[in-house]
Amino acid sequence: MTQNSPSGIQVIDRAAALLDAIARYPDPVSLKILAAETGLNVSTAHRILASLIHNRFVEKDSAGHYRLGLRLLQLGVRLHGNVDVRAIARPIMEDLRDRFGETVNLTIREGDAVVYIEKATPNRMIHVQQLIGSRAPLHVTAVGKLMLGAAGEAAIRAYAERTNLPAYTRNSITDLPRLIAACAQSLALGYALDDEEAEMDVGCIGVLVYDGTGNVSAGLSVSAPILRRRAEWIEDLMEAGKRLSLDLGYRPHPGPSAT
Amino acid sequence: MTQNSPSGIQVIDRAAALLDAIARYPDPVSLKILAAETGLNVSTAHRILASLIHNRFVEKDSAGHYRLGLRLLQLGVRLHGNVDVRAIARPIMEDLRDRFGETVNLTIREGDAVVYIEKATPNRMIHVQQLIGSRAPLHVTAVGKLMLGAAGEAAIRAYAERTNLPAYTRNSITDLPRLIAACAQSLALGYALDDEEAEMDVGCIGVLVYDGTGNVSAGLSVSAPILRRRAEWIEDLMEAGKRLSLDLGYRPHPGPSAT
DNA sequence: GAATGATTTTCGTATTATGAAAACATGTCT
DNA sequence: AGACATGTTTTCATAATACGAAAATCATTC
Repeated sequence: MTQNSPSGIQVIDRAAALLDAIARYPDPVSLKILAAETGLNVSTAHRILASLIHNRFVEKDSAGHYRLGLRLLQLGVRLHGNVDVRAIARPIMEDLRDRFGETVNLTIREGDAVVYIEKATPNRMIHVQQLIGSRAPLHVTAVGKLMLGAAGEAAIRAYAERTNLPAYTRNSITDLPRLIAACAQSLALGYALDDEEAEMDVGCIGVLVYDGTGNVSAGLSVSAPILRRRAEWIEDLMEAGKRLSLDLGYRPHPGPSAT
Repeated sequence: MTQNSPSGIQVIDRAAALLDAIARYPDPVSLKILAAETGLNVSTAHRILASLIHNRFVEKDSAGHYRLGLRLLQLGVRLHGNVDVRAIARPIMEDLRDRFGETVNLTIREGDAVVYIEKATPNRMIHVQQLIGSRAPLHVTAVGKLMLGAAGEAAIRAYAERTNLPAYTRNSITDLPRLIAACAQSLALGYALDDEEAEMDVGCIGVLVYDGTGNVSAGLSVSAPILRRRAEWIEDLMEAGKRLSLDLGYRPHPGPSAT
């Protein structure tokens, strides 16, 4: 069913579909299944997979089943721009995680969603798990609302238009005026809450991270079971956000030049 | 000059070459450069890049320059098999890092090299940096020598045949009998040293990690400036290696069945 | 040991990617 | 400003390329 719109080059679309299909399974997958899953002819799938193997995007185990290859890891960790943020954020995130004993996430905006690009999880039995690379709509996350707020009212309207503000829980904001107000208020306060808006039982606190050019470059957030979340964290989190922004070259006041 | 041998599908080879080219640059790159770098016609490069963008393997920034896309991260972190090891190893590695105050690496074997798949770096100004996804030949690394030892003498001979045991520093072992002896001894001791064999000034201690089926699944190592390396770490490291193996389902004695 | 089911290879064909060149941006210099 | 230079994007006729049906090979089951 993964019928993506064509992009100009058939093989690349097909190769991408195959990679996705492989990624969907927790264990190595057979050619048969992959061909069925992607709707490709087996011989075509086989040929493309052979090429992907040659390029180390895919590996074949001893049983002849396919799994993702190390090249993806190699390339994945080199994401430009983000690689810096991730590396710099890591220690700060670990510090927060130890302080709160909860999951700390780093996210960036991509289109109408936030994408999780790094996380620090505590050593507790129960904690919020966010898969790196997974996505969530802007209007149901703390960081997302801040990003919307920073983008301005017109952008929020456009976003609402495009997405129709679907509800994820009964707490999700699905009403444009309320969303605009919430985003503006969050931005003004410097932090945002997510009160079980994306998932029941989970609450977040988020802040924005700015880069050297003064643009929003990422979001930093804590996710915890709602009953364990503490308002005291807000201060620490805002502090960490500022710290991280400074580390990325952000200058608080648009200082009057000098080289 | 990155002239890879053809794999059966031209476009995929070319797309891979483009991704590599992008990854080589720390900042977003222009089409011109990418075309030159890969030897592709600009219009071809442009078309392939457009397709890669459509599939989110590549992004274009506001200046029209290309950088790697988030899909790579998404897929990269889902590497099957390794994902478990990485996740389980993370806390153990962080513990070791805090204990030693040095970089701790997790590696797996791929062909004739070890690949770094996870690391924990200390908060010190000077520490050993290993890029995730980067590679090093087996015979100049601690973990690599253990893996060779575990593979047996015949495999070491074959490895030597294939690679010719190139020297990386004046301490590298480039002589087959010595390598065989070193590997066997390391395996017997349960740990291996790398005394500035891969890079001057850097010393490592490595141990192996076994999975549930009793196979070598990864290697765990500390890398430090040679002057700071301590023999006392060996014990802790071996301990951690055993712990991690157990966590992965390894059973010390090949217990006599029972389901 | 035949039969079933999956993987791999082959090969003629038409679809698909190709790249030269032309249009379009963008920035630079006088 | 205007015109040049440089880089990007689109077009389009062409042939090289990827395609997939079917045959051959391999593995597994009954």
